[in-house]
Parts: sequence; C-alpha cells; structure tokens
Amino acid sequence: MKPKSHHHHHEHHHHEREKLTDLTARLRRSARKITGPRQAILEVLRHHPHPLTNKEIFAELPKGQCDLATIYRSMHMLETMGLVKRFDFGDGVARFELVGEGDQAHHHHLICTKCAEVVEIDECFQHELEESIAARHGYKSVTHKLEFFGICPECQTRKD
Amino acid sequence: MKPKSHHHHHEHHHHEREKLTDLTARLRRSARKITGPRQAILEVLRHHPHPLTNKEIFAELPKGQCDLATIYRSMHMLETMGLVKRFDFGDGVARFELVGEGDQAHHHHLICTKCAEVVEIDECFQHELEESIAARHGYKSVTHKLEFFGICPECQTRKD
DNA sequence: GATTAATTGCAAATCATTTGCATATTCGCC
DNA sequence: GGCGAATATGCAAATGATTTGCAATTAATC
Repeated sequence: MKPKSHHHHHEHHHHEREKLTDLTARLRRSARKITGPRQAILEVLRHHPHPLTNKEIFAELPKGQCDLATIYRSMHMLETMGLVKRFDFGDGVARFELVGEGDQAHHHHLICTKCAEVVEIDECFQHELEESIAARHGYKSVTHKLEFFGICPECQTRKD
Repeated sequence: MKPKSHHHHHEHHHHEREKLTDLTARLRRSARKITGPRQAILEVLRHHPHPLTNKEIFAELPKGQCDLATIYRSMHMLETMGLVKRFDFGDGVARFELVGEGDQAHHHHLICTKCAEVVEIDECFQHELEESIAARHGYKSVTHKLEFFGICPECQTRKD
C-alpha cells in the first residue's frame, strides 16, 4: 500500500501536474459549474499518481468538504468529460485517475495481490493484435482493459 | 445477447465437453460433497460456452433447485478449486466459465458494449511482455486480466 | 441405518453505487 | 453587487451484488 518513489520521472504518465485552474477551465468549457466539491476532488486527484476509489477521495477531503454521493456524481461527470479514466482492479470497486489535457492516458497497472501496491505500466501489446481481433470479428471501436497482478518484491520476502 | 454459432469448432476452447461425472470426480478428489445443487450448477456451466453470472446460472436452474446464496458459495469454492474461472466484464457482476481438466483456460473475450454479445478470443499478447514487466519491477507470479470491448457487426447497423 | 461434518435455505447484513427531493450555489445578466 | 434560472449538493432512502449467521438438511463413512 505504500507508494513507491519514482525512479524515472520522465515516464510520460509522470508529466507535469496540470494546474487546478486548467482543470476547472476544462469544466467551464463544457458548461459545467466550478463548485467547491469539484475543485476539492480535482485537487485530490491532482496529487495522487495512482487510481483512487471514491471512498479514498472522500477520505482525503477536509472533513465535511463534500458528500460521498457528490463524489460519485462528480466522477461520473468527469469520466464522460474525459477528465478522468476509470480503472477496474477486479475487487468490485471503481478507481479513477486524472487524465491530463491532451494526454492519451492509455496505460495499465501492475497490482500486488497481497499489499495492493500499484505500479503504472506504460507498455502495451502491439496495436496490431487488437486490430486483427476487431477485423476478424467485424467489431468496430474496439478498446481493451488490461491489468497485471502479481506479488511485489516486499511481499515475496514477507512471511505473512 | 444472442449467442453466435461457432464457425470454428476446432478452436481450443470448444474442446469436448467434460462429462458431469468427471467434474464431480474432481470435487470428490478434493473431499467436497457431491450435492444436488452442485451437480445442477455444473450441468448449467457445462452447457454454456460463455461466462455466466450467478443470477444467470440461477435462472437456468429448475425452479427451487438451489438457492442463490448456494450458487455464490459454490462458485467461490469451484473457483478456488480451479474448476471455474472468474471473469470481469467491467459491469460490476462476476461471471464464471467452466475450466476443463488439464485445460490451460487462458483466454479473453470481446464484448459488445451495446448488446453484450460475447466472443471468445484465444489469442493473447506475447508472453515476453508480461515477463519483462514482471522482471522490471521485481514482481513474481504475474498474471493478467484482459478483455476487449467494441461494437459488434449487428449493432453497427442498428440505428438505435 | 447411525454419526458427523459439510452443505443448504432463508433471512438479515454488508458494501458499492444510485437516486429522489428539498435546499443551496454558481453563473450570466442587469 | 444583486436576481433568477439552471445546475449541484446534502441527506436519506433505494438498489443490486454479494456475504453471512444460524438452524435444519444431507452426503459420505462405518
């Protein structure tokens, strides 16, 4: 569960943190209101490199800053606006990560099944695989969800 | 939602359907009791090529044959025994598919986001990708979950 | 057939997420 | 700087999937 230091701050997902005012500008462009709760949520996301659950976002917020239901509603809206991306780690809880402006945002994760540590993975399989699968079955607009699971170095040595 | 005919019955996931008695033998080997509900569940799974939700299994069962809670409990057990594999299509509902004895069972799905049609995909990306990711981060026992999503041929022409 | 531990049904509990509704806010406009 | 309409929010209750407690049932053993 402990965040790892970033050995390679040039990896593209560790891009410059988008300023809050730039994020809210994107809201405004979509005729969405810039409210306290929304700014607070974006602020939390801005400071977390890994996907957060709604409850985690809630916990990070100054007490009473915002209702949990509002977070759920906001994440939906931010998702449809493309400001955040939803991830599914297979534990029945949605997680969200900020998507930088102009970011292609396509990446995956390597999750430790013991301690839930998360590592971002920028690589993906060759685009051709997806294309050939889509073509073979006549599907269009094909995307994919891919996450890796394993045991992190620390948990390997830990004798539970 | 309608099942497609199988154009290529040689694809490996369309292997011979394992006999019910072989499935229950696997239960017995693990000192699990062969009960009516369990046999009924396995029978349902045996006859479905695609992942089923617990509720779908329940619906297939002769009325009153088995409680929904029992299905949940059974699927858990079957999963830990390796008799079924759990899939996650991102809609918050678990799905299960029978894993044939000695089957490596590794495959993915292409799911239509409009009508929920499911196509089994036997291909996967090169094993080296997973290995290099595991090695780079020091992870062991790395696996992955991968599903494809798109619009099926029929839904492309349907003018919703 | 009797014994025992595993299994089941049923109802209630949990957990994530959604929703209804009355109140509060934001934003554009004067 | 305030007004009003449309949008958002808080709160509580609803929903849906899944889990669990417990007493009653049943499979496997002898």
